[in-house]
Amino acid sequence: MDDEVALDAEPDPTPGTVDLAALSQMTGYALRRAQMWLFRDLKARFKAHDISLAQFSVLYVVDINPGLAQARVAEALAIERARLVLMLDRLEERGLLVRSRSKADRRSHALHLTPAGRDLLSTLLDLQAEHEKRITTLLGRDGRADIIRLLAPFQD
Amino acid sequence: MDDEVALDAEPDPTPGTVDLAALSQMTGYALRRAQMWLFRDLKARFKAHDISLAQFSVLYVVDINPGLAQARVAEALAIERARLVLMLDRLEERGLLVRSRSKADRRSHALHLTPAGRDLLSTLLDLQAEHEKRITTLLGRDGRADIIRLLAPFQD
DNA sequence: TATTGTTATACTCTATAACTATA
DNA sequence: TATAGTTATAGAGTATAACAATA
Repeated sequence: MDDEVALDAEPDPTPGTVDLAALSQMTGYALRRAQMWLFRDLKARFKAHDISLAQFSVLYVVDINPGLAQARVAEALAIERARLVLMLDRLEERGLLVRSRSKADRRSHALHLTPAGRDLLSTLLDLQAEHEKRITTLLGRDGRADIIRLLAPFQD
Repeated sequence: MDDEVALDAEPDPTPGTVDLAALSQMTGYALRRAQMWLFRDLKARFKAHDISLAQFSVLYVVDINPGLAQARVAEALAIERARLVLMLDRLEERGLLVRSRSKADRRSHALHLTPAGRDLLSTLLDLQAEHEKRITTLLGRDGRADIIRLLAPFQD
């Protein structure tokens, strides 16, 4: 629009590198960047199986807690239960998981993995182990354990 | 793994608590939950000012690097440049930031905070400091420093 | 009345692709 | 040709609200 340079003079239009200054020292920002790194790595490993990290966590928790109701999965993983409905539709369409009416409480659906779901989960857990190994290589065994321990107060 | 396919028979419909087992020991999951905790805390502090964490990081980086081009901001903060356009529209509408044509390269826009933008950023930085203090209270000064140090290899 | 699963809406964010104006 | 800003679209994800069936 207007070519006029507002405010004050332009001392340094575009430096070679961007100064992030204190931003890198803010815990939340460091956490976000680290999470982006880890998620990118693990997502790439899961890509051939067309499984998101959220889907992986659902398959895992249902496998460990067979017969679990949707609302329990949602609250355990901090996924909105309305969102979970769509996720389960997808997993059920793919034949990885089944919903069945609970006899104890006819409002709720009991969730179970199918044999195909268990097979896929087993593969995903192998890929997750390789991913974790890469993290351990970068941090050392103690460093990785330290992170888990330090983040414990924030696990809700 | 032995599994009598328990699709019809219901061995344990809904236990009292959901077992997350190894999920809590996966680095990425621990990171995600911790980030949710921190973001929830900081977002609540920013809520009265109607500023998202992404907007905060843009205001901060432009303040430190006046005259920065959009593409530089986008790559420094790992925000898609298409997404940044909408974010800057919003910040400009609110009078917190201005785009002006760069004379060096007429394709790019030089970004500057307005006085109102600098005022707001100053307030946000105070809130961020209180947030960081809460983290330090929970982790100890060393614990907080340890996290930043341990996550350094993943800051891209 | 409260909860479970569901549908719906709005907004944010990620990931692309394509277009324009400059370089 | 390549880059900067922009527009557009599709798909996740977040945040709510409301509704029917059931408790």
